[in-house]
Amino acid sequence: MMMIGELSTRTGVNIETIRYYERIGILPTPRRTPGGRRVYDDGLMKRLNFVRRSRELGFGLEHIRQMLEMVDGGGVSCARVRDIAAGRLEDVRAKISDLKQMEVILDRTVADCAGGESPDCPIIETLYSGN
Amino acid sequence: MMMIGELSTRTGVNIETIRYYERIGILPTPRRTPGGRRVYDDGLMKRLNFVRRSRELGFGLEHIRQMLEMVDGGGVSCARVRDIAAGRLEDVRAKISDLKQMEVILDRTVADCAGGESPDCPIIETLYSGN
DNA sequence: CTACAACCTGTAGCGACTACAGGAGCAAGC
DNA sequence: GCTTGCTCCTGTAGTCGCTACAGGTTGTAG
Repeated sequence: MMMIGELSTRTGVNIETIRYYERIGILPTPRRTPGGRRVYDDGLMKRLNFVRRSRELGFGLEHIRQMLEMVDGGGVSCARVRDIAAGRLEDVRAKISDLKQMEVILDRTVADCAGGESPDCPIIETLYSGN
Repeated sequence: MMMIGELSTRTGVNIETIRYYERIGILPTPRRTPGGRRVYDDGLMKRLNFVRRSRELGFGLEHIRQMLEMVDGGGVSCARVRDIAAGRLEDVRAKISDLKQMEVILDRTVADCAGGESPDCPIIETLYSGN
């Protein structure tokens, strides 16, 4: 049993973000003290950790919502979950390949530059007149 | 001399985005036809291509704005431009390394999953109970 | 009894667009 | 001259995943 501040420090999720998750239905509405403060238990903390870890892996909240619905409904379709994760894996691989291309270009571009105060900057040149 | 639609197809930048760039001062306010339509020339198209290429490399609009200001002011400081690009290169490398870690975890997670209809999904298990 | 931290609600802002509503300009065909 | 249909116009609101604030309430310690 804890309040939102403790939940926040124990999960590393911002207080505002926890309330945001509640508002958009990722987290259930928790019980309240007579004074109106949110009270959380371990189950909810686990759920929030699930959300945090999924977010760290780059899952969008919609995908997280879908996975949580399966958990809540009891009918976890392993195949469906794997599809979501596999899709995310593809995204990550595509992103890595994109970024590697960027890295090459940026590296070359930066290397071209002597770094002086010359009015002919090869970086600007490349980006401006290139293609 | 062209109108916004042609500029859009020739640069691959969405019409709405072009108007957005104008609104936030990345592109200058263009001349208009008597009917009020925007008219663009080659210079502006080059500028927009610069913006597009920079965006593709992941530069934020603020950095692009700074580089354009140097171009406009005539006082292009090559060193400053290189700093911006080098910073971006660092970002890209950090992002690649993050994504590679994600890739490993996702790959392992997906591999663990048999893909059946089992109620014990190892992916959920990992994300939910892990750590 | 007062100070203060931690909480509450509700709303607005971020970046970089994107999508619409509701209207106007303009060329071609009838 | 009129209609059709395309492109364009302005202005506003929505997207994602938060984050930041204003202005108020609750709870506890000195």
